Amino acid sequence: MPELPDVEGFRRVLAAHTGARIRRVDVLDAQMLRGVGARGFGERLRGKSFAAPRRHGKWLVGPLRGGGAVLVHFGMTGDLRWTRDGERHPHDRVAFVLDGGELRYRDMRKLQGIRLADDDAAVERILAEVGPDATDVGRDELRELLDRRRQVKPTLTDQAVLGGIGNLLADEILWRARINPRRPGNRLSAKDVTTLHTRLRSVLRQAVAAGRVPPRTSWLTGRRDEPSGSCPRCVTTLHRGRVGGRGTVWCPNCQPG
DNA sequence: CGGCGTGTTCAGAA
DNA sequence: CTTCTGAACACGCC
Repeated sequence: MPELPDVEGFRRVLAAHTGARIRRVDVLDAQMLRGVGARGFGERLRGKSFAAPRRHGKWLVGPLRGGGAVLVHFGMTGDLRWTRDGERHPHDRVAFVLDGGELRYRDMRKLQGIRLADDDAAVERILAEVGPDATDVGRDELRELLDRRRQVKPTLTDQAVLGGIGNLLADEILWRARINPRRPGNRLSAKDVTTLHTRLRSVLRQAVAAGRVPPRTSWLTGRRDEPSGSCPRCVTTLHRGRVGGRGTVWCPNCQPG
């Protein structure tokens, strides 16, 4: 689930509960806390409240009133939900018990986790490893980021280069821009980069509004699970292969090599 | 049993 | 130095 739009959705969930007192934190799986123990984490948060959250790339930052912040990464299967009651799910790993209900961090695969930053400088140190957020990047900046021999898709999904784009979004954006995912970035024309930038912004804008990658059949992503899916634009059978080590879908007609 | 996956990191090879 | 590949992490579903 979690790419930039999904994390933006989680940010809104957290934003709806800023200011609520944190009664306690139930750490159901201490393995999900990175670089901090369950006891220290709970003591640091108890009695505090979250201030307005922000997002950078796939990181969700929940600042604590009075200093410090909780940084959440959702890996491939993470989720953050608000609930007032109901039994916890087996994959709920951490529950922030607030006045009035709780925020549950759920994650099946446990590939990433939650970090605790003691101050703003610590937050910046973590975020500094991520490139500019994909929603902020300008066309000229994008051209510079792509100006290397590396294939365009792995560059787009490299978080150190650009923050927020994952495997599905990259395929969607490249399909809309009619660019083959294997083309080296430095062989894209100026026009290609302009189109790529336009499509990138449009896909992100729509997905962020939905809080997810919309499962629509007019999107390439909507055809992904069909065994022999066809291009929503030209009805050619989609190609599937590996690019940058990741499963990749593209239209051989719209996105010629 | 083998393979795959909306993520990231690391070692080692080319 | 840049780029790429495979393995690892962990869990559920074919």
